[in-house]
Amino acid sequence: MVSYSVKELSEIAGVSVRTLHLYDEIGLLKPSTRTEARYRLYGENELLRLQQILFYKELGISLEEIRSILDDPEFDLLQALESHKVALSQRKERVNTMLTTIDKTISQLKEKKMLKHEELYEGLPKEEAEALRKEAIEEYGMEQITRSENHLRKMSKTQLNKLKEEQKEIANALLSLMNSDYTRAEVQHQIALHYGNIRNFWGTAGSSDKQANAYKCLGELYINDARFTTQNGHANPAFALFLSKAMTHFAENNLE
Amino acid sequence: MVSYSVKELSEIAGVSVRTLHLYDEIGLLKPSTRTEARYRLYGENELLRLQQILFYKELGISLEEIRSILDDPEFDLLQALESHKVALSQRKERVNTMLTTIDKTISQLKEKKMLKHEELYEGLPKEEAEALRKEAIEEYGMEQITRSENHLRKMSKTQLNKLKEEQKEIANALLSLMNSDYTRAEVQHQIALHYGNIRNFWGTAGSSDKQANAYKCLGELYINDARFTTQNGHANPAFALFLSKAMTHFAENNLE
DNA sequence: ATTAGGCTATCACGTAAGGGGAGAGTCAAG
DNA sequence: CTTGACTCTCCCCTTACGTGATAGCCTAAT
Repeated sequence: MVSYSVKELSEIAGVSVRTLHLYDEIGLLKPSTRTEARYRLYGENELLRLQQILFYKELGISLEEIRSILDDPEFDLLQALESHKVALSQRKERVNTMLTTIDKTISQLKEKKMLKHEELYEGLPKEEAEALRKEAIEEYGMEQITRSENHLRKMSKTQLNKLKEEQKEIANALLSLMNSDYTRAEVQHQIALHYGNIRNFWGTAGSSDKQANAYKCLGELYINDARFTTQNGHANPAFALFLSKAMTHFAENNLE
Repeated sequence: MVSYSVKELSEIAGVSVRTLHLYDEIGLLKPSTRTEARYRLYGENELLRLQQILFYKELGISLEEIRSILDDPEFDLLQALESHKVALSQRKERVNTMLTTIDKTISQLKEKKMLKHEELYEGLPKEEAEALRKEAIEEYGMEQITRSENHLRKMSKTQLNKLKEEQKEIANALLSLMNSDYTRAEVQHQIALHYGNIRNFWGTAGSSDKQANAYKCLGELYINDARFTTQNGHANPAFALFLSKAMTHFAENNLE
């Protein structure tokens, strides 16, 4: 009769000794015998059972459930696997939405940084502007830069300034409405103007569905962006929150 | 100045009171003031900060890291998000392999059960066989049944019996080799015969790559299947383990 | 016989993000 | 003045182990 000590078994199966101790403790894998000094001894059966345990663990099944699978003869393995599969699918969905959200956040962040670079270009001597541009290209990749630059180039300077002015006016109007309900018609009217402005800047690409979503994202972004959480130099997070809510409401009721 | 109690804030943000207690305790979100009786009071700033916390938590970022993001002005948000994205991609991979493994396991299980149904058909009066067949179709879906049935039909009864006989002989040969190294030429020769037999049963569909993989899976399956862990009525898990190892070794060295 | 080194045993604390509950204090309404 | 809702601080529980601490066991070399 061959038998393995804890260390031997742990090395064969590629798990830690602590793991075997734990499995013994919770009754998932008990040694076949103990020596006089209470040393654990495992036989072939235990090695095989451990293989099974590790197989189910690979599937992300909890130790508790593995024990049911292995010990309860009434246990419906097929159904357990099916329901575990459902749980896994949900986890997959979770991870996927997390990934798309993080992607959106990253590209928004990059665009913000790019806009700062763009602003730096203005009024600089040509060589310096070129140097900055190269730096930006290294950081974000070529396509993003050219896409954004083309867009900005299409707008004349005066157009751009007019846009900025309008944004400021809208922001002031909204600021004075800040303590009212964000679903109020006047608030939503200003938001509509704001949205129109943004669209002028974004261009008209993308389905209305995508635009609505982008606008909501922008609202969330405002919460995270210090430029919108301060007003006239002092912090005003409530305004950013108000703005974000109003924008989301607008997008959900007028754009989808 | 508006202010919220723990309960109010928890209901607005959709988190538990305990969560707010925890965030206070770890310094992630502290109340702006306390009443004389040490009741927590939160202001607009704290509400906004909570929104931010929940946003990052949605991305699966740890509370510790969120605190760095929000409090450390030196923190490189963009880089943190990028590296978190890498971690998320790995998790996605993990979940995906888990899903494919569980799918394979489920279909193997179904096939095993189907084979039992097939065996039940033999020698039964026609009506009963039909009833069982209907039951099986409900359980596994139409395509699987017909695919398997067509396959079985292609083989004559005598062919099938010959196959079974051969399998038994091979198993006996392997049983006597069980205490030698599973990489030994004689063992691997028997395994090659076994594989040939299996292929006769499976048909020749699928790339060699896929077949190699399927064969390895079958080896793993042997570990989990009581029919292979018993020999002549008494348990023999060591044989299943030996067989599985030998099959994997064969697949890896001769089929890939 | 002793001792050094390696193996083992049990106990117990720590992890992440809270859940749940105990016991005690606080507040507004009837 | 009491009731009920709310709040406070402790404290233990969860998963699947990692990481010690302390003590006992076993064997080969001195």
